[in-house]
Amino acid sequence: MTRSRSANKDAPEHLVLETFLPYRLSVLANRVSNAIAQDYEAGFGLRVPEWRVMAVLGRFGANTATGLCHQTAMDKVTISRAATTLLARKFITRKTDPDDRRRTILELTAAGQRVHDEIVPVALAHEADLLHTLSQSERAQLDRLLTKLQQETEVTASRENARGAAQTR
Amino acid sequence: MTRSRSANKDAPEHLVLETFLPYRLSVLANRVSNAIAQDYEAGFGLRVPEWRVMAVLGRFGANTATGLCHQTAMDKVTISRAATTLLARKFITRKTDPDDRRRTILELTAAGQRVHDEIVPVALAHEADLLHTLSQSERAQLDRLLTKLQQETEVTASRENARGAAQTR
DNA sequence: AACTATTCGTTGCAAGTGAAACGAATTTAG
DNA sequence: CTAAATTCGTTTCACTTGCAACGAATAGTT
Repeated sequence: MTRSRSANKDAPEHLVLETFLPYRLSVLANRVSNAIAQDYEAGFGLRVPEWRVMAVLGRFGANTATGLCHQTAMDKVTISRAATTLLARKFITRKTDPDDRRRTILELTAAGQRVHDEIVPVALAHEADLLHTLSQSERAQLDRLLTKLQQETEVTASRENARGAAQTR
Repeated sequence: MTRSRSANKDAPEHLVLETFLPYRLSVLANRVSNAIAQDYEAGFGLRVPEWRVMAVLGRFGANTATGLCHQTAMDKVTISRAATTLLARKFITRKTDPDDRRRTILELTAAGQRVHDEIVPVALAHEADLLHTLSQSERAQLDRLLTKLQQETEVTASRENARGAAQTR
């Protein structure tokens, strides 16, 4: 299984796609995301960005668009559009911050809160379903490993931001 | 940490986004994918779908578009476009299968093979970099856990296909 | 106080993605 | 042997996504 190839550096080695981590993560995350998106869409007419906004508002209360950017790891454009949709459906309110009138403060309405409280169990059930074959210690292990991988990508992400923010690309 | 909430089913529990598996997978996979896509793009002018096609052709030799669909987990439209691009850059050839003239057989050219052999180490280095904080046993564990999760999504995926193929949706 | 730089959120625009429709080729049924 | 059904790959179209540009508001500088 652990093919040691390092000896011969001119070997035209090929890459086994289905064991290649970036590929595996991409396929897995896509499948999970599509499956759960279907839950949100079918049950509540919400898409993932909209749901993420509601999840954060439901957890922390009122927040600005920029605050939601950081909490949800989504682009501010995506937040803006999600907020517009949620506003039209009266799941949130959007009012200008009197202290800084560039900011808009988003907050769940009572109806939005009710929907939020309905979705949470659905989302958690979906997650539980995904994890149901894993033992408690395996889940803890998964958590640890994902955290490590996340940290690894954060390092490079911050490097990129340092350059990316300054230059055009 | 493991807050037991199951007792009170009316509690308006909120969902902690950063520990929610679908969210974590999505963010992580996105970051990894973007980072490695930059490698391919910057170094070789290739995008992920194009690279995946080359990886499979480099490993198994000539293949049809449909075959590549299954091997790469990408849509046939994506394969078709990737193939067009690779053809224009003369990294692959595309000829009609004489045995079944609906099929087109794709194959790496000598130039394509050379590029392939150049990219593989870059890709593997990127993966190694991502994994460098993980011990050998942690990598094995990660492999096991991802496999389990993949299997879980395959079950639901096949259910969907069973319905999806028969009906309009 | 006036002028520049920065931040906030929205809008416009270009690129990627997948579903559906399509023509061509093959297989299956009658 | 003809006609319907299926398969293969491409094209078209609708939708999502993120970058860049923008106006409005605030902060910083001289």
